[in-house]
Order: sequence, then C-alpha cells, then structure tokens
Amino acid sequence: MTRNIILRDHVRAGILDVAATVLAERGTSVSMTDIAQAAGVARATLYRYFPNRDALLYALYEAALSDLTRRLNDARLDSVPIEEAVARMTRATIAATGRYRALGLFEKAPREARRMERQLAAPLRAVFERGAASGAFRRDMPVHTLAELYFSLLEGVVSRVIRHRLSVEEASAYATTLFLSGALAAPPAPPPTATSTATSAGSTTASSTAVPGAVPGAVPSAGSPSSG
Amino acid sequence: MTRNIILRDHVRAGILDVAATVLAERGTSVSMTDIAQAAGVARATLYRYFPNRDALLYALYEAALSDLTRRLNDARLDSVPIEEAVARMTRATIAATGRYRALGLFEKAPREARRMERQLAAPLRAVFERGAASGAFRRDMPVHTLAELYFSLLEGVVSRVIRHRLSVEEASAYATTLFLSGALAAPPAPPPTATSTATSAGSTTASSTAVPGAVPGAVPSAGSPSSG
Amino acid sequence: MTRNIILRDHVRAGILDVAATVLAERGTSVSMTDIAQAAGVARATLYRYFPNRDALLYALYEAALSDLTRRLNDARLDSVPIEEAVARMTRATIAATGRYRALGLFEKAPREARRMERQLAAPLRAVFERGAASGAFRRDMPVHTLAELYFSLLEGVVSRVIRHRLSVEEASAYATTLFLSGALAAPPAPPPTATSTATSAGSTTASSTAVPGAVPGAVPSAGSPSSG
Amino acid sequence: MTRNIILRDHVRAGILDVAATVLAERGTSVSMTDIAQAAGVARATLYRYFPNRDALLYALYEAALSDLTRRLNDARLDSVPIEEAVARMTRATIAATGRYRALGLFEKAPREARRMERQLAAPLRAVFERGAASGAFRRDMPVHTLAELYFSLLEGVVSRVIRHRLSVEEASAYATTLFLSGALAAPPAPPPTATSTATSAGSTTASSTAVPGAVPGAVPSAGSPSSG
DNA sequence: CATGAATGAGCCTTCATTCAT
DNA sequence: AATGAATGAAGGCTCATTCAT
Repeated sequence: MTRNIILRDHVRAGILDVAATVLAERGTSVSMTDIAQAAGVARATLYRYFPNRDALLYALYEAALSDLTRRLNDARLDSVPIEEAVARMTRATIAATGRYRALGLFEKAPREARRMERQLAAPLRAVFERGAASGAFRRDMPVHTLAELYFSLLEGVVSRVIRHRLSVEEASAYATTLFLSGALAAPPAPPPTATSTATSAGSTTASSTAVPGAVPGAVPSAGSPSSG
Repeated sequence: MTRNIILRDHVRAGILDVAATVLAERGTSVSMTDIAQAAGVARATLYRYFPNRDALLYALYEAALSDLTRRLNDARLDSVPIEEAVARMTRATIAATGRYRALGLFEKAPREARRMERQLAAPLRAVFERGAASGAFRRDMPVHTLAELYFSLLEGVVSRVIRHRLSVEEASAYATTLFLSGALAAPPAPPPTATSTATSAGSTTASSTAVPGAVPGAVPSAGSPSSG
Repeated sequence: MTRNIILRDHVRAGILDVAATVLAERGTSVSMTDIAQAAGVARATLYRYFPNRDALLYALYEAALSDLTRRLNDARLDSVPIEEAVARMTRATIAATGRYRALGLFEKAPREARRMERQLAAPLRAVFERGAASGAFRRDMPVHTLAELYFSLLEGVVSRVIRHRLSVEEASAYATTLFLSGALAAPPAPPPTATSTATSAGSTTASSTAVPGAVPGAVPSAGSPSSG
Repeated sequence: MTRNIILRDHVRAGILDVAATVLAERGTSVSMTDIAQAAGVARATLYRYFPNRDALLYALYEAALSDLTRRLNDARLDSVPIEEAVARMTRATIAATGRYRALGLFEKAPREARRMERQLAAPLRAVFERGAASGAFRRDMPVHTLAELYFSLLEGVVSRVIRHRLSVEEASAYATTLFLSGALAAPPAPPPTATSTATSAGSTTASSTAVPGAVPGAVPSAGSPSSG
C-alpha cells in the first residue's frame, strides 16, 4: 500500500525533473506532449500526476523554491561575514534556479506562489539588510534597489548558465565578484586623507565624480555625508 | 498619393508601438488576436501591415535596433572617458530596449536579425575593449566575461523597467553605478588598523584577492575561515 | 453618356476575358485578388463590375453559353449530314468551352444556369435524335447514352486542350473521328452476307462478339434484331 | 494491443472512405471540417489519423492506386485478346477511380504520387502498344492520341458514374463498346448502291478518309460538300 | 468612377484536456 | 493505474466583401 505511494512520489519527482530540464532548454512553449514524451509516459499519464499544465508548473515552482530554501538554510547566511554570505547565496541561487529558469523565477511567478516566494526571499533580503546596517554596503542607493540590481544580475547570469555560456562555478564567482567589488579598477594609491571610511560610497576614488551621469541629478544620496 | 503612404507608415508605426508594449507586458505568447485587439484593428488589418507573425517580430527588431543604433551614435562613446561611455551606453540601451524586451534582445533573435545585432553590438564591445586596454577595468576577469556580466545586469534591469519597478532614469543610473563602482563600500586606503577584514574585504583595490569565494581562480568560498 | 456605358461594357468584357483565361489555367481556386491583378485593376474595381464572385462566374457562364449558342447557330447543324453535324458541333463545343472549362460546363453549372444550359443543349440533342431516327447511329445503346458518352469524350478532350496537350484542331478532329468511327480497325473484308445495313450495330464485323464483356449481360439490345 | 491497431486501421479506412465520397461529390474544395463532419468525428480526431490535408489526399491516392493496381493485375490484360483487354481495363479503371475522381486522377496528382501513377499507367499503355503493334487499332491516329482519347472518355464517364447518371456496369460496357467499335453504324461492306454517302460516311472500314472533317490531316469539315 | 484600407468569416492546424478501455 | 482515442478551444492565415476617400 504505502509502497505504491512511495513509488508514485518517485515517478512524480522524475517527471518533474524531466519537465524542468525540457522547460529550461526549450522555453515555456513546450507542450504537455513534449514533456510526456521526454518523460517516457503517455500524455494521459502525465495528467494523472498533474491535473493540468498549471499544476505542473506550480509543482515545478514549489520544487525550485524548496530546493532554494534548503540550499539557503544550509548556507547559514547569517553566521558568516557579509561577503561570504553574498557569495554563498549567489551560488545557491544560481544552482537552484538554473533548472527552473523558464518559470521566470523572481519574475512572473503564478499569483498563488507569490506568497511562498516572498517568504523565501526573506533570508536573501536579510543579508542585504545586514549589509546595509553594518555599513558594509554603499549608502548612495537604497538597499532595496541594491537588492533589485543583485537579482537583475543573477537573472541574466542564470540565463547564461542555462545556455551554457557560463558554468555554475564561473557564474557564481564572477557575479559575486562584480557585485561585491565593482568593475572599475581601484585607483593606484589613494592619498591617505580623510576618514571617509564610513561614507565609502565614493570609494573607488574618482567614482562619484569620474562617473558622471551615473547617479544623475537627484539620485539618492550619492556619497553625501548625510548618510550615516 | 504620398499622403496615403505617409499615413500608412504612421499606422504601421502605431501598430508596432502597441505590439511592442503588449509583447513587453505579456510576453512572447501574445497572439496576433491580442495585438490586433490592443491596436484596435481587426486581425485581417494587422495582416495587411505585417504579412505574418514573424514579420511583425522582425519589424520590432528592426525598430529596436535602429533606435539603439541611433542612440549609440548620438552618444559618441569613443569621445568620452570610459566611465562616461559606460554611463551613456547603459542609458541608451535601457531606453531603447525597454519596449522590446520581450523579443529577448541579445538572446534569441531570428537568424537574420543576428547579423544586424552583432553589427550593432560592435560599439558596445568597443567600449569594453577600450576599458580593458586602458587599464580602466579590473584585470582579474576576462573582458569578455565582464561584458557578459554587464549585459546580464542590463537585461535584468530592463525587465524591471518594463514592469515599472524602476524608471529608465533610475535603472540607468543605478546599473551604471553598480557596474562601475561596485556594491561594497571600500575605503580608499584602509589604514591597516582594526579587524576590518570582514567589512573591507571587497576593497576595490585588491579586490581580486580580497573577495572570498568570488574570484575565478580560487572560486568557491576561498579565504573565508568560516566556510565549512 | 452612352459612351461611358459602351466603354464600361468593353471593360467588363475585358475583365471577363482575363478571368476566363486565369480560371482555365489555374482552376476554380483562383481568388478575386488573382483575377483583379491579372486584369490590372484593383479588387474594389472588380467588384464594381461584378458584385460578387458568383456573379462573375455566372457572367462567365453566360458568356460561354452565348458563345456556344452563336457557334452552334452558325453551324446550321440541321442542314448537313449527320457526320458533318457531329464534326461541326464538336469543333464548336471545344472551341467555345475551352476557355470556360473551369466552370465545369456540362457538369456542375450553378443552379440558375441549368435552365439556360438545357435550352442550349437542345441543338446538340437534336443532332443525336436525328442520327438515331435516321438509323445513322448504332442501335445497341440508347441515344441518350450515346449523347452522354459523346459529352464525356468532349469533356476529357477539352481538359486536354486547356492543358495544351492537344490543340483545338487536333482535339476536334480526333474526337469526331473516334466518336463516329470507333477505334477498332475494321475487318479486312466482311463476307457480303445479309442486309445488316439497318442493324449496323454489330457493324465492325466481329464487334458484338469480338468485344466480349463490352456490352455485358443484359446490356441494351446489342445488335439484336428486336431493335427496330 | 493488436486489436487496437486493427481497429484503428478500420477507423482510418472508414474515414478515408467517407472522405472519398465527400470529395467526389462536392469537389476538392471540401474542407477538413466538412470531411470530419461527414465522418462523424471532431476535426481534431481527423487530424489524429491524417496529420494534414495533404496527407489525407495522398492516402486517398494510395488507396485508389493500389486498388486499381490490384484490379489490373487480376485482369491479366496481356493474356487476352485486345478487345477483352480493353473491356477489362475499362471496367477496372472505372470501378477503382469512381470514388476518387475528385483527386483528378490522371490529372493533377501531387508530385510524389506522379511516380506511382506513371508506374501504374504502364499496364494500360501496354495494352495500347499491343493493340497498335498487332494492327488491331486504327492507324490513322497515333496510338498516344488514341490513348488520350480513351482516358478522356473514361474521365467523363467516371464523373457520370459519380453523379449517378450511369452505373459502373453501364459505364464500363458503353465506354468499351463505343471506344472499340465506334458510334456510327457502319455497314460491313456497303454495296455501292444508293446515295448512302451521308449515312455510311463513317464506315469503320475506310473510316480514316470517310469521316468528313474528322481526320487529322485534312481536318475541318473536309469532304462534306455542304460545308461552306 | 477607381481605389486603398478595413473587416468578418472560414480554413488548416495544434494544444490542453477528458473519456473509456 | 496506464493508456490510446476523442475533442473544444484557440492560433495563424487567407479570402470575399464593404467602406471611405
């Protein structure tokens, strides 16, 4: 009796696995026929496990989220320095979402899943909050925006992982590095002047001035002393 | 005579405009019916202007690319410092591609458009080459990868512009700033004082080695004693 | 005033002419667009002359029938021997229907045209009646059937004329010859037996016996003496 | 398992049967909707059996051709006298093509079917060759033309069979008789008695010259004193 | 009057889904 | 429980027809 249930769960997981792969490879346009065929079952059988297409997608969503949740829990983000936390969560996210990207994770989740996602996003947001609070992050842009930029970067990188333009390893490392440190080479030797340590926004020396139009007009407090 | 042609072109442009919006908002899955409806014309009329769906998508491509080309030409990227060049090309790209993102610009363009796109990408790549050659860009990752990361960031940001989570201005400024300067606050020259190891890790100066688990070489969580 | 009407009629005739050609060449599936294009006018103009597709087809039908009627009248079928009459009506029909064959003349005429057609068929039927009455035609099959066979042959031949497999001349001559004389070479020298002149059915000597299964079983009075 | 396949084949054959009827009756313009409706299945079901319209038509071709091939083989055309051979092949062709006439057999077959058709036409042509070689056929027209006339006659007759104007039996018998013997009553050897010029003109014996305006050479109304 | 533009209806095809075995 | 078969709905496209210039 229980055996069957167990077996059934395994089959279900298998189908889900195949579906994730197919979807990631060929996009959201794959049909139920495609998925069933890839999974080696009849279409009708597929419908036994997932009453309809949305259910399948939703299940994939759940799988992706639980996968990510597990990885993030394992990462113990709050027990390590902010840089390490970012590195870990980047890796975890890329690894977990790579297979599910067709779902548009972080992007166009089904209405019902929004709640789960927000709940899941918590640990990620926490890292940002901590980074902001600890002064580790620049203060010339709202932490919320910083997070958005981070997710933006992740999405793009994930899509490149899927298209085999980057490996998970590369993608994780590069994305972390870019996000944390920035692209501009640091100035050779900054004159040991003021205690600008706190308002590190303009850090890369010429940055706040050398990057004209980057934070144009009234963009939030670029390196202003009021932040702190 | 000419009037009609002009009018026709305007109508065509109008339809294209609507199509871009609808596609950007609802994804590539929108049907010709949807587009025609959104444009307020009958489906058959839509087909008068674009003989088939692909023709419509291709026209959108052309529009996006020519728009972007014009903006990049206007930007005179090679006549300004690298930072300004990045700022300008970021703004230009976001402004131009925002409406066409559903097409997956830089991603899955139709065969024929690939050529145009590559040709168009030239000025962008040129900026990266210049940045690398002039030593303005960090040297711990290949310029090619840097470009990929930049495009990744852009894509994500563009999608947020479309979903009205960011304005074009904000998106441009923030993306530029993040890409150029980085997210971590980095003191100009951290006096070898305190246990700043944790926070100052991502110092842009020695970034390539200071960011744990980030740099290509010794990729996963390197240098972080807490990882384990 | 009248000028215009005259001109209009000419244009109309021209269109009809082109339409006939196009229809004959490419079949009934040609669109109004095709016809308008071939005629060098706009589709809307075509509709000025013929309110709808059926009207055009019907007009073509009328043209074909009146053409045929004229030719048959000119042929004075009842003033010449039966053989000559057949020859003439064959030629007239092939010449007249060649251009209109797509209409399925004698085959799938529009309901309303049936009447006209039947009226037109009169002179043709008359020839058969005369041939039967005069004893010129074989008596082992009903004259009605003979007529059907004749029309069958004509249809096929006409289709070949249209496809340029036969010229009008060839087609007329061959069809007439075959229909009148038959395909089997006549026996060298028939024993000068009886006065079988009247019941000429078995004419080609061995025909009624040599053509086994041709008029099989109870097929109408094959050379039987009861016919007369 | 096998049951299903068998059943499926039967259903397929049934659909094909219905399709043949509908096509024969209403012409090639019938839509898939029409066919599905006539067959009593949903359009989508129709597509289960035939992936597209062309596939259906092609299947009909195959059916018609294989049917005809079988019949012709059974007829053993080369083992019987020419007259019997013609009688058999006429019957076989009419019986086999009657249901498929809308396909325009011998007329506008799809490219791939041309080959099959030509291969199939071989036995028919062989009969004509034999007839010509043996001197059984008249010599005043090329055997190729004779064949064309024969097919012309067949086509027309077949169309009448479809429209229920003739039964297969009647059509076969009459067509054979007409083709073989001719329509004109021809006295075995007209004693040079009376003014039989008019009636006996088409005498099969000297037919080639006797039929006015019929024979290729001196085509139009030749030898008829009344023509002018 | 001639014409370009607009449109409703219909066709071919595919897909997600249900049903009976 | 698994599956082949059946189907309604929708998508892309064309065509005959109407309208306003």
